[in-house]
Amino acid sequence: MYGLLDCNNFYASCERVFNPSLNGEPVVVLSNNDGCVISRSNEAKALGIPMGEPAYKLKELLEKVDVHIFSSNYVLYGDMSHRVMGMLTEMVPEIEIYSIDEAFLMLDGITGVETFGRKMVRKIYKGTGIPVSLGVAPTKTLAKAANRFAKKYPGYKGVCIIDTEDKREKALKLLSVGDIWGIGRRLTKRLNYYGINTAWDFTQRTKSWVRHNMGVTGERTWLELQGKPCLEMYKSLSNKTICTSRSFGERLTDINPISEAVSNFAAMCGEKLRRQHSYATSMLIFLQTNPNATLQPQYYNQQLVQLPAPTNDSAELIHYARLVLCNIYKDCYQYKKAGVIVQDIVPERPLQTCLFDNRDRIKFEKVMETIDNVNARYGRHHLKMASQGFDRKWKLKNEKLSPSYTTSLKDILKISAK
DNA sequence: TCTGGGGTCCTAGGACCC
DNA sequence: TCTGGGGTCCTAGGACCC
Repeated sequence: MYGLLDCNNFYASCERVFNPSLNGEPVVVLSNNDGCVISRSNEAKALGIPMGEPAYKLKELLEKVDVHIFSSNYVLYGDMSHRVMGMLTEMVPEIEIYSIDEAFLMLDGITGVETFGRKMVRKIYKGTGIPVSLGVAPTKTLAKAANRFAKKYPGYKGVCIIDTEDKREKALKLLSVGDIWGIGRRLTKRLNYYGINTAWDFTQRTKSWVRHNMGVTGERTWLELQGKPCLEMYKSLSNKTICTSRSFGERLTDINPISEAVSNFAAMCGEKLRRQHSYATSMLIFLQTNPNATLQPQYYNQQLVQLPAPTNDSAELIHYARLVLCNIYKDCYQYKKAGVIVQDIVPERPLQTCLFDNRDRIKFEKVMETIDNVNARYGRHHLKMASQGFDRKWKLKNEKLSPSYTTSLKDILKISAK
């Protein structure tokens, strides 16, 4: 049996852990740059605030109701996620971390799954302050569905199990196609056109029809819903690509601040690579105007560079990122966003080097190690490359950032006795 | 009139996920 | 005026090879 454990309203719940006065209140967390809504407490959902709503559209509502708004604090969420995943690892034989707030669990060999699940949900809440829900079923796709029910109906008390044919049929009949894991907006529209509205309707189609209309991925989903596992536990190796990109806080035309931003993105990719002990073989830089500003002249360009040898050296990544940026940059546009993607990622050792490479890689490895050590101790960006700059004209908006309660000594919660 | 068949690799784009 | 960021997988089509 597979389990899917998901943190409820994760970002909003993280904000509550260290600020209990938010309990019972509507809480909303905004995306980077304070752009749109990406997490809502149940109270905020009840007010009808949709997911993805642009922040400026909330203004009117905010004048009437007191909604607590936060900029996203990924340092806090990342640390809280780490705590939850750590507890899970100790409780089950195998876990696959699927996203910042979700993990698949291998539950084979565990007897009394329901009691076990309830205990797990209670334990995580007690240990981290984060409320979670668990879905259990013979396949991952069904476990996802079970998780939805666990969240939706309070009667389940956080744990829903699909372990008989009756329960499977009942669940599929209650699940609309669009809510199936792997069926997005486009496919939903197409399926609805064919009169398929529930997951049950979908499973009643023949395998060949599904294959023909939805390809191999659709076929896998179809089989999974029948209770035949096609998706296994995925051993969390390192990522295949790493991307660092941001929208700028203001429109940028001049190349200098953009170059500064791109240097920072490249350096951040380097940090992420070193943290997972791997090297990238190629790198892609992209630059774009604001696609939502339809009246403005639009421009998008990207370029791929093959690096002379696999690397995770920030200085080297910055060097090539800046070169490429000069190629794709054109003046006369108002830029909104840029990004650096490193790919073809290989493990740190054994390393295939290039015969004609004359960079002193041993030396730069030590430099990076030193920089990482200093920054671990004195804070991110304490020590950096000059090209990363100090202006941060490109920096994002996050006016409502909560403190880094768990990762910064100066932000640690103070409790005073009255 | 009439022009093959089989393969690889790469890239772009689409669709999905959180 | 104002709409995020970071991933995965699959497929079609072009370029190239013999």
